[in-house]
Amino acid sequence: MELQLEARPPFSLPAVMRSHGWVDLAPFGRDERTGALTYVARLGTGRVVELRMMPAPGGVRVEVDAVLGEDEGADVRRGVRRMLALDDDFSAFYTLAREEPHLAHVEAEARGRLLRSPTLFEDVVKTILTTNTTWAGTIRMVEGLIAHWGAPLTGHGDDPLPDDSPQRAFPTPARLAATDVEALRAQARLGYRAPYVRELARAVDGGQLDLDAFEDPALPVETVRKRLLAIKGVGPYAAASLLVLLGRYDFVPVDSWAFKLVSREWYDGRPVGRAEVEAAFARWGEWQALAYWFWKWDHAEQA
DNA sequence: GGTAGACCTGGACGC
DNA sequence: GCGTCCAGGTCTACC
Repeated sequence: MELQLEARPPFSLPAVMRSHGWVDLAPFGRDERTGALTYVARLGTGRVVELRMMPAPGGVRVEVDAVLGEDEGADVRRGVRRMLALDDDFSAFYTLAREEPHLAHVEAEARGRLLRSPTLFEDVVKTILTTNTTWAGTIRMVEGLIAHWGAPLTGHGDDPLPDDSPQRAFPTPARLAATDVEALRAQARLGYRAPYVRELARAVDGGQLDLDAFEDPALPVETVRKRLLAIKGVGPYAAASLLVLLGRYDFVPVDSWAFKLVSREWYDGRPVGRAEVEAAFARWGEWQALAYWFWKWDHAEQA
């Protein structure tokens, strides 16, 4: 089955795939043969299918090896629209970027969209797993979560594939809520992050935390930031990263890499702190996270 | 409000 | 092979 989805122009699927490390985190993947972006999705009906997303005129084409019901098709459309930020409007950012040589490339390359998960729950868990670790560690932890608690791909007869199937969906809040913290530590190697992930899953599954409400564009960005910071394991860096995935670009995600980049770019290699990083991009106002993200660094290779 | 130390893991390094 | 050190954000206790 095939679906066509339109995107607000300019749109480039390869640009979205290159935008963010998320593409390297399961259940995202790349089809080596076609170059398609793949994602193993668990639909509302419980079915688990692989989506294959490819560029198409005006947007994206989504292939699924199954005939989907009406609700399932709507699920897929909703998920893909969020993953690829198909509806987001970057025209105001492009207007400002035209005046800045370090950002002059963004409009022509249709940069701006950052790859997201279909749900904020998945984005929050993955973001917590990026903190205080290496990127290789993040990949390993996410793979561990999916391997142990993700539902396997549904076969063509709608039966789950064998338990050793490598293709699995991201675990649901309910599945992680029912998981033992020690199992999260031992089997997914989450370390001290294990209780944070379990607590988040329990709050979402139990209805105490409504992450869908965070997506409301009418909410002031400071309100959303405070709510994100109230989640255990989410500090200033993680909150700013998650705001970016919510289409809010008012805060730069300041991590150790940002210190190195800003130090080399504007401080001749001298040590800098959070204040210097924030000051470097403050003039970009509501677009500062994007300005930071897509800045063409003069000294990036040495940072 | 600011700061120090603990939290975990895995990679790098020296022996 | 083993032990030590270090990097990576956030939390908690304390001032």
